Amino acid sequence: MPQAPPSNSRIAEALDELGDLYELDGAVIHRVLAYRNAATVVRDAPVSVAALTSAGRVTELAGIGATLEQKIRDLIETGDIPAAVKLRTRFPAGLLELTHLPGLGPKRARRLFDELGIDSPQALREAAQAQRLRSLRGFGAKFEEAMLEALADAAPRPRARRTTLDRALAVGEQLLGALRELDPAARIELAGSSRRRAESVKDLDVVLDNPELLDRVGSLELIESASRTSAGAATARTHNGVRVELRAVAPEQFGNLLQHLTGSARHNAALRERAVRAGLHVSEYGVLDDATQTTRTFAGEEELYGALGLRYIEPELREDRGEIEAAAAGALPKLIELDDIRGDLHTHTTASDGTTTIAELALAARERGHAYLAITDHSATHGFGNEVSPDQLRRQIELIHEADAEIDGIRLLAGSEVNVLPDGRLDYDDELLAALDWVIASVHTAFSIGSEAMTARVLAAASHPLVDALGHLTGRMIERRAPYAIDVDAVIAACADSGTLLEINSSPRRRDLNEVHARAAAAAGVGLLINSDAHSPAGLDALRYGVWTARRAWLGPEQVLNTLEWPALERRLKRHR
DNA sequence: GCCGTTTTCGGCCCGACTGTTTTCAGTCG
Repeated sequence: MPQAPPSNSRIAEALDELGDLYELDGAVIHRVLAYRNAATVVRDAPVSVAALTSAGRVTELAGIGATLEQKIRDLIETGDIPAAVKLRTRFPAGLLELTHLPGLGPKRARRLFDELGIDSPQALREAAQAQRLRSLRGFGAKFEEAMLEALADAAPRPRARRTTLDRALAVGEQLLGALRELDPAARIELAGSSRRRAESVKDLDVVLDNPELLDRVGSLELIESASRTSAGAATARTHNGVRVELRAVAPEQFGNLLQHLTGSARHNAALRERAVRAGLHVSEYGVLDDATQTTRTFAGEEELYGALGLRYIEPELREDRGEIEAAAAGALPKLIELDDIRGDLHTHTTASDGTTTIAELALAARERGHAYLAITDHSATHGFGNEVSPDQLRRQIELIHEADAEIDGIRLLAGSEVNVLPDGRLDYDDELLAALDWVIASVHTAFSIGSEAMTARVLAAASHPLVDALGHLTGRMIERRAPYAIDVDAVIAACADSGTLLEINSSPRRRDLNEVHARAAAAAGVGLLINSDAHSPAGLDALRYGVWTARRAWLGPEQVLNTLEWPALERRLKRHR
């Protein structure tokens, strides 16, 4: 029986596992890294890798050659990779798990397995408690302690939870403001994943050019504790538990350190590999030239990238997804900016679960420069007790039109965020939907119906002539809830076909579509939207998170349709075509 | 295992830290 083709994330998982197995088997590290690299490339691919493989084109992806093509083909056709099946008989799953403990890598895990028979976290705990690890050459009491600590940490929560970007930035922007008050002349920048505007961050990285500030961080109101870790570094913790790493550097070297700490690790590795081919060695301290044996430093990142023969690369693009090649060819995209957005097409009022009235929200949107605003309260079966019945919606449409007539300077659109029922039907009948200016359809209930049913459900909504767009397609909540099972590729294809738009929901908890799906949708020719999903006036400001997701998806303003004025956008809707 | 302004072999980013070591391997970011 033909199986559904494996998703990109499933293929990536299999390649990661095989890399781990080869590593335990003692393969040369570069072979292992090739598998890990391939896993990331597959995970980030903007198209279905299974489909690409079937079409014989998978080796077009950088890092996938003939061998990996065959392994992916095996996975698609048989559901597994023969090499992995074989290695699994030699290395138990518990051993693989051990290599993921902090402080324990494949080399030492393998020795524990070979010499002490340790093949699971439980066996490691018992051996550490019995102080049997120190009998091995190169292992000592400190290592036993470290392992017990790592095991204790790992047990209650499988992995340390990361902080969503909004929570990290709330602290980061406040911290930068406080530091700038201490020294208005200093250069102070965020680096790391928060500067790349990633979905979540582990900690905050701050780069500054005044080392004296490192000693004064502890005196700031939002800091719980701080300590100097070296001449040029300090670490701190905020009262709400965000870790901050601060680094100070001379102004003439600021660009080097900022670039280094902004990352990502993959971007930096790819950048350095490319530089080596030109006889240049890049580190956080400078660029060493083989030919002259001199190290050049740079005050700014622009000059640093320039010295490597590259255009400046925006932080959001620095994920090794082709940006270095594009920068070398002068082919980087012009990315969308917050100011490009002309209107917001997904918001809530007190008619459903919002906290604000139509008029308040309209004025707040006008203040933010929006030319139009769709009020899209939840429909009749939202299921949380704050839904809008058909009669209430008829009244709501009148209220929105009245407010539109009263308030100048912004166009108010009568809309709805219509629930997609488990069988694909919508909450309101077509006559009522046709009375609305704007309809966005979303799934809010029955997440666990399985990929096939969920895909059919959403495809039914996408094909409805009165559904203008689909909201938060995968239902994921960052760091809290995995996306429900759904064939995103199939939905993208259907939207490209029907002219249904796809939303990038800007709520910092959602950012759904994510950047990989958004890039795939744009590549398929689907029109995208960036909406706030605001439930209050302040919620309108969430748009920047959606814009950052769009930038990480390489999108320009022309691919995001709410950069258009409403009349131009309205003409693009499928119901008017 | 991949890849080529080193094209079919011989390389493959850079540095800090840790614990156990007398010079370094392993791990991490």
